Amino acid sequence: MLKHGILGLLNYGSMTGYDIVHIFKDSLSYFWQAQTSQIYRELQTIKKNGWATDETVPQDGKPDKKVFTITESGKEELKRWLTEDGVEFGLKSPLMMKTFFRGELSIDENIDYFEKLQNESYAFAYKMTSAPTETEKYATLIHDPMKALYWKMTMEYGMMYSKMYRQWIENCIKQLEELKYENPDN
Amino acid sequence: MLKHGILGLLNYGSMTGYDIVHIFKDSLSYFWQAQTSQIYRELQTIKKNGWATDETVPQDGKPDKKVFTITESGKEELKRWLTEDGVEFGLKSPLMMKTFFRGELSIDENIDYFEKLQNESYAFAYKMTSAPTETEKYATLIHDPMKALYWKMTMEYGMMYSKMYRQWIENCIKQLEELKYENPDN
DNA sequence: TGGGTCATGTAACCTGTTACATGATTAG
DNA sequence: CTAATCATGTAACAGGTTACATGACCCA
Repeated sequence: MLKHGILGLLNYGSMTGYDIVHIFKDSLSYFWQAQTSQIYRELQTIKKNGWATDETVPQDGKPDKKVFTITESGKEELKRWLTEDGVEFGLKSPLMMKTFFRGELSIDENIDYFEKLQNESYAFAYKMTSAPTETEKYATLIHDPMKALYWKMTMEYGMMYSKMYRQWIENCIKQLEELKYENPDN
Repeated sequence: MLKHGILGLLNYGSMTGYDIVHIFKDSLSYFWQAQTSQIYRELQTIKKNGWATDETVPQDGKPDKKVFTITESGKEELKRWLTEDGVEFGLKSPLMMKTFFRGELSIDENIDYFEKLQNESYAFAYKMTSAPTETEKYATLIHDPMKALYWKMTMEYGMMYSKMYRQWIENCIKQLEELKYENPDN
């Protein structure tokens, strides 16, 4: 999956691992986190698969850089991935995993927990509001307005998600507070 | 994470790997998929860490079974995990990854894609509606109403999520259809 | 002189996926 | 007779995380 995300970025234009790390952080990281080391490793695999070539470019005052360029076979692979079926609805939510077993703890501990989540979600929502600026930042990279539309869609998803998430938390806190009122000795 | 999910189930009562596989499918699988082979492997690790002990119980007419029982140290580990901080808001959505790069394909191909997602989401929503029955099925296991509350919360999350998801898809289709109307030659 | 940016990774480990393997009993 | 249920896994591989490593230049 990450391999294909990187391939998709390379398809916008040739770039270095370092560039990818940064663009990733400004765009894909809203729904996919990847470590720098992993990106560099995947680039090796992409090269090995013949999906991109690399060229070392010397610079002055800065370290050499390795510019990756997508190949025809890489473009085909990108298209294959986009059109393959078996759409993945499956998710892994560490958050729900923890919530599921929270009955082991007291009501008060859980109210605290949900309030902490709430604060985190505000931080995320704030980060999200700055995201449209990012699209402008990469306007030279993504000149095609059609491509920017899908970027926008993923951002809309992020915003809808964070709104729903905050509603869910509020609802959980409400339920816990009612329970506490009915049953103050817990 | 999976290790702790299994540990949480063992905390409800002693059970076999086979039992865990089934309970998992009826509950945690809504937000965490795990392979049978992985569950058996994690059980070995749990045992190695001293979080559970196992006992082989012969049966007649059926193969022997290996019953796992959580230890004190396992209970402590469960609590440690529940109370550790660094709440994980981070997600990995293969779906968004693909959506992000969909600009490579035509509008019609993308409308088809979103319609396919819509159908899948109906299937998920339907599966969700049958979930409350599952809670009753495991009523003997989770006798504490407080524990059932958190199960319910994760299900509410699932339902809220699937609703939000369908709204997002509808919105995407709407945008694509408008674009198609304005620009019929694409 | 200390921190940030530029630029590259390696090594070890942990987690998740896919494919395969076995074999008895029971219900239709 | 055939498929499902009960019950256990192993082996190989793919993907993700954590910790560590290097080094020059620039700005305050």
